[in-house]
Amino acid sequence: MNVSNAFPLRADAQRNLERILVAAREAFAEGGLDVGVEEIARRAGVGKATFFRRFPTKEALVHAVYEGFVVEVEEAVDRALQEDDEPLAALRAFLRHSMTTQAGNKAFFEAVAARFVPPVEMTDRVMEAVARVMAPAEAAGALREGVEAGDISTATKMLGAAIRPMEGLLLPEAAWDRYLDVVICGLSADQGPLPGVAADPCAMVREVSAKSV
Amino acid sequence: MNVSNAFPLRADAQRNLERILVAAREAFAEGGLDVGVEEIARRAGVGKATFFRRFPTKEALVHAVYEGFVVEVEEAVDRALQEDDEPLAALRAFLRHSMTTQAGNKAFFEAVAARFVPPVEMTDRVMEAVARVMAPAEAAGALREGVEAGDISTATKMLGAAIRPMEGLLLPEAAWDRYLDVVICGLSADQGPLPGVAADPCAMVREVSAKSV
DNA sequence: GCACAAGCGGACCGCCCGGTCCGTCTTTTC
DNA sequence: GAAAAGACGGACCGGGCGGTCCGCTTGTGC
Repeated sequence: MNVSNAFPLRADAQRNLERILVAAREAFAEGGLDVGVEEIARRAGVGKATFFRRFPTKEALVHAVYEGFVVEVEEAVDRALQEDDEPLAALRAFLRHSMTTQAGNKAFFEAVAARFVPPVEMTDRVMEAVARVMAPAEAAGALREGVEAGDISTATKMLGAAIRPMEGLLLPEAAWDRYLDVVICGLSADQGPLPGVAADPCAMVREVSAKSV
Repeated sequence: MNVSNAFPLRADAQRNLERILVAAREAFAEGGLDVGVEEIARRAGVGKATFFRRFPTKEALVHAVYEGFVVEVEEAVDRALQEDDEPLAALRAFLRHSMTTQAGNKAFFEAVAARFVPPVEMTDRVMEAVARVMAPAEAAGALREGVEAGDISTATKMLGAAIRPMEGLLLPEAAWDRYLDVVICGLSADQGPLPGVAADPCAMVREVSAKSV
């Protein structure tokens, strides 16, 4: 996790910044988005003030961590696209990856779920990645008519909800494929066209961002 | 919303108790589970101390409100079971109802989702109701082999996640049927047997309750 | 109608957490 | 190697929230 700024930091400051990001990711992974700043600083072996010198606010840190998630999503898509034994393979692999990440990283789960509004460019990047990963299935006609990128994004949220049934609990891995299968079946071509309209996460994020200004 | 206790309250106290429950439900519905106690008392036209005289802790209030939800789930099941034009009708109607409630009631959404561990008897009652509502479909062989009550409960959570894509946002109703359809299709018989093992919410709740003692 | 238990509410407490201040220490640069 | 710019961290602040206290009010039973 290396970070480059326009104005170069002093060597020790740069080192501390990186340690803070690593510590934050770990702490968030275990305790979710509302782990305290003090706890994160402590884990990084750093004072709270040092934290706030690097990040104007806790929210800024959350955004930085979230950006890391976005990069991972993009990488997961690249990896998933190498699977091609059957039309839905890449999509399935991607959704499976998303479940694993949500299972092992409470912060990612909460970000994907309902407790965080990501910045617009991040949503755009995610949607673009999702569009890429569903493309093979779409081209092969393996998806229901009308399935859009937003629906796949929604599917990741649904699967996250499925494996975290309640506070402090995680479904055993043996059960995951069950719900993955339900969703994949529900999205595949033999079900006929999808009814209703698709969710458009990008538009929604834009709307919320506009409202909060 | 009427409440009976073993030791009868004075008339004014009883009235205030009921006003608190109504206010709490409203406040929770709008603002979710972490609306402050003070706000709830204010809405009920009551002092904070009066609140704590009735409920030992905020958590007790949440439980009381949650119990109301359970009753509504049971009623929804009764209503859904009257639909019978096709084997899946009752199940579909129930899931649709659950979406509506989660959409209009942030507290219910958060309770169904990941922020609250309900008491054991409540989970039992919900699972029993869910088992009833899936029975017609099961009897007609309309469900995939291996679908259990826990899976239907999980389905409600998934649908909740689908319609609340992120903090402060709600999918327009026109989009709901889309995801309801995905889940129903994924659960219906023509997909072959369900892989993996079912989630067992009751066992999980018991486990968590035991751990927290 | 009176006495008293029961109920009431606003002020208060303690805790937690995000964010700031300031005296001290480290890196850099010449 | 010295001075200055930059970084450091512990102490501190303020606000919010769950929960309690206590002096006053009100419903109730005789």
